[in-house]
Amino acid sequence: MLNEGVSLESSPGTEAAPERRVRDRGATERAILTAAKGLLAEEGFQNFGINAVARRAGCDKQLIYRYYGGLDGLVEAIGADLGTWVRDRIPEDAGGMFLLTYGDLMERLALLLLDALKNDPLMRRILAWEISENTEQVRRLSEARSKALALWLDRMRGSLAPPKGVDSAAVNAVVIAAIQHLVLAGAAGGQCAGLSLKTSKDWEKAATALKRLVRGVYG
Amino acid sequence: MLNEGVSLESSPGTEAAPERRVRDRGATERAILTAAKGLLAEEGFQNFGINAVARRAGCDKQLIYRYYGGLDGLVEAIGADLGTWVRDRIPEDAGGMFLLTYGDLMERLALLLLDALKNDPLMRRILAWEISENTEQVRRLSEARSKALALWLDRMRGSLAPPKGVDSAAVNAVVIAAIQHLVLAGAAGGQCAGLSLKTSKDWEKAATALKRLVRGVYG
DNA sequence: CCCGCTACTCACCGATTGGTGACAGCGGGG
DNA sequence: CCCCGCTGTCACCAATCGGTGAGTAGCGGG
Repeated sequence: MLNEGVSLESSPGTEAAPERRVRDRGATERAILTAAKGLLAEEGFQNFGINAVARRAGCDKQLIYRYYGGLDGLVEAIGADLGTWVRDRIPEDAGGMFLLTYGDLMERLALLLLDALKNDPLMRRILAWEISENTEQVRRLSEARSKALALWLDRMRGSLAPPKGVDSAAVNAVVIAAIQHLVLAGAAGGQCAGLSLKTSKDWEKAATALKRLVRGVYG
Repeated sequence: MLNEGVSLESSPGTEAAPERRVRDRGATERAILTAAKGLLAEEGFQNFGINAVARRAGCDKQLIYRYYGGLDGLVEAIGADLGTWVRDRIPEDAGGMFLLTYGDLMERLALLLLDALKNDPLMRRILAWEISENTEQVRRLSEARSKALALWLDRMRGSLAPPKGVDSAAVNAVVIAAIQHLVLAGAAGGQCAGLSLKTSKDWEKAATALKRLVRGVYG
């Protein structure tokens, strides 16, 4: 069924040349990494394997072994690539933050994180992967992800100190847990605990509830 | 390597008889269902398949097709079996609830749910499955699970009305999302958003934060 | 006692998986 | 010039997957 990609064009010079692969290792490596990220983002970790990545990248799986040392190395490369996540999502309006209270800040961060995750299928898949498996593979990826998240939160927070008397680390973790689960459940099944998560109106309700919870603690 | 289970004991009467299978359809069906639940709870949905279940149940996979109509039917049977979840976890001390405020109640429910999920690997795996896949299979299972959860919450709530002015459905969904994600992340990686979730002390911190959030909204 | 129904097992199928060794083709340095 | 190394392709491996058809073994009713 897919023999057209292997034919050695017996009638050369025509317009529909089979796109002879140029010998460019860098480009191939990039193609593999892009294919891997796209595959993971679109299909999830379930069918994420050497064969599938090679098929999507349009090259032989042998090259994945050669260039990345197998799936593990490729996953690690994805993790390393996650470092750009922080850079890409800093709104740069940190100047308007200096008069916020900690409650204002956390509310803002919660909503920003909610939106960021809603629009980032790759991050969602990695998040789901973390929760479903505990192999060395996913553990390293998870570390890269959480490091990126922590860095992002840190950059966004600036120098604002949390209020005393509350375990803000724990509270924030719980809030982040809620956000992550809402996004995952919404993307997967369109609802969570009876709350529909499909339309933007649904998400507004969830966001409002989230704000209420944050405000209830931080004022 | 596992030929000892098929040998037709040439020296009968000895104590180590190879456990000749009795012809009992009901018992076999039960064995299959138990094997399926145990396998899902212990190994997760990743390696959950016909062959694995049959291997664990100690019977031929053909019987799974015959008795349950394949994996789908078996999964559905697991879902049906989830109805007992509610019955098994109602503490029956509902009598002491009549003087609680809605905030007291939700705090209590949150902590109970947290504990219940922490000690129920099967429910956790199903939860993770829901989030990672969206096939018909998992959708039905998910429905059974959420129905059981909703019923449980309903039974526990009793006739206490939520306060006006807040979208309690949305708030509760967010709280439940947080609980579920905390438990999943804790079971999988031992932490969530930088908060360690290993020792009981860790979990106390998370529970306290959870209480704070609920109290902040419901007073 | 035997026969038939039913519970059960085995052998096989094609497809796909992760993984490896051998080979082809181009290009640059001796 | 030729040869070596690098890039890319192909063929093959054992293992496992879900799925099916045919056959065996035991129990109960005639």
